[in-house]
Amino acid sequence: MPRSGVETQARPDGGSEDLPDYGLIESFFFAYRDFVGDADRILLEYGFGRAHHRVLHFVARRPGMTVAELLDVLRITKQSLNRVLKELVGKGFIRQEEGRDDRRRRLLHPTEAGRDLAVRLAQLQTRRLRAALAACDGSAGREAARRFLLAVMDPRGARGVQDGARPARIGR
Amino acid sequence: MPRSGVETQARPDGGSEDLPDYGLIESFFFAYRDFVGDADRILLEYGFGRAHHRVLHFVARRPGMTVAELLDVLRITKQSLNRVLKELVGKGFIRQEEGRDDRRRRLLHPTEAGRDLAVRLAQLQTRRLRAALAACDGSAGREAARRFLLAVMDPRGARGVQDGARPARIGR
DNA sequence: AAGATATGTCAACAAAGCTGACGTATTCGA
DNA sequence: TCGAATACGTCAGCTTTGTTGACATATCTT
Repeated sequence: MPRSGVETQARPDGGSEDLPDYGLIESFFFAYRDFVGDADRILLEYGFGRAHHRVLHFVARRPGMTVAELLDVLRITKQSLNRVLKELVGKGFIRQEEGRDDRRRRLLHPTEAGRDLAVRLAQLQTRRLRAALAACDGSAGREAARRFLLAVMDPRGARGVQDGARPARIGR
Repeated sequence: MPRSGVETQARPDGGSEDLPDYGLIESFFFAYRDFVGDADRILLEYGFGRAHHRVLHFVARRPGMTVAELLDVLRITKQSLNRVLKELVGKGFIRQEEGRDDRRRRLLHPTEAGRDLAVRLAQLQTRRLRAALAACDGSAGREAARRFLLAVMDPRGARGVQDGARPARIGR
């Protein structure tokens, strides 16, 4: 089978439906790697990793989130979460508030420093993504790119993003 | 762009340029997670992880690749690569051929089983991506989505994908 | 023959995921 | 009111996949 390109193109007989689209797959892989790479460099300065970033991001995005909600969004175990959460609290980027109606809950909030870092990271990533959107053809193209990303996700998660990264079971 | 967080919306004074686009960031995160999740389930059956997938993918995509070229594409250390490469060779998914003009080189090729698995995984991911492209508005929208992904990547990597996932220093 | 290059390997470590078990505080429900 | 369920935290140990640093071997280049 001829490699390097031939099988990613439509054949004359029209049977290209189940031929893998290697270009698209690899674009997604490399794009995501560079996308997270931006933040990685900043996080190094703080002694944090990607796991810290994800936790900080969602807490900053939706202050007052509980631990259970965060676990739902991240889909990791509480042990994994606790390791990084403890560090974020210890270094003063997140604070835990006792739930008012249910005192078992810990409402997670970013501190000032936490919000600053989260915003800084989000701006960095936004800059790259917006620059990429500019490569799309007009506002229709930009909207297409946004719809594409939403459509790649499983439907359950897609609802969450549109509703502000809220876990499905909470967002109803 | 009705997001759901005050800080993601354009302000009346028009200063929305450096406000983070949380929706876009999270779409990318969740989309990538679900995208790789498809393959993870299959890989489990073989006792392989994501690292094996990446190696197998690029070897299947460009048979005859050398170890150095693979390292260039993946951007990991030879020790990390060797661990998974050894397993892929041991289980009969990749074979190593001695370079003809330079016998120090190991030309990596997928075996029949390797090619089958690589294609199966690529088809699974292609199915999801193509379904997502269908959510874009027409062929112009689909092209916009493709351009978006290429534009998110660092330019160096983008050249590689267009040239068949070839590392920059080889593809010239 | 000397030095550079391509690859492989040993050892040790780190990040971030996992399972299983167990403890404590709090709330809920019969 | 009391026992079960829930929310959270923690201890211990394991896995995958990345990292450094050191060193060995074969081969090519000069």
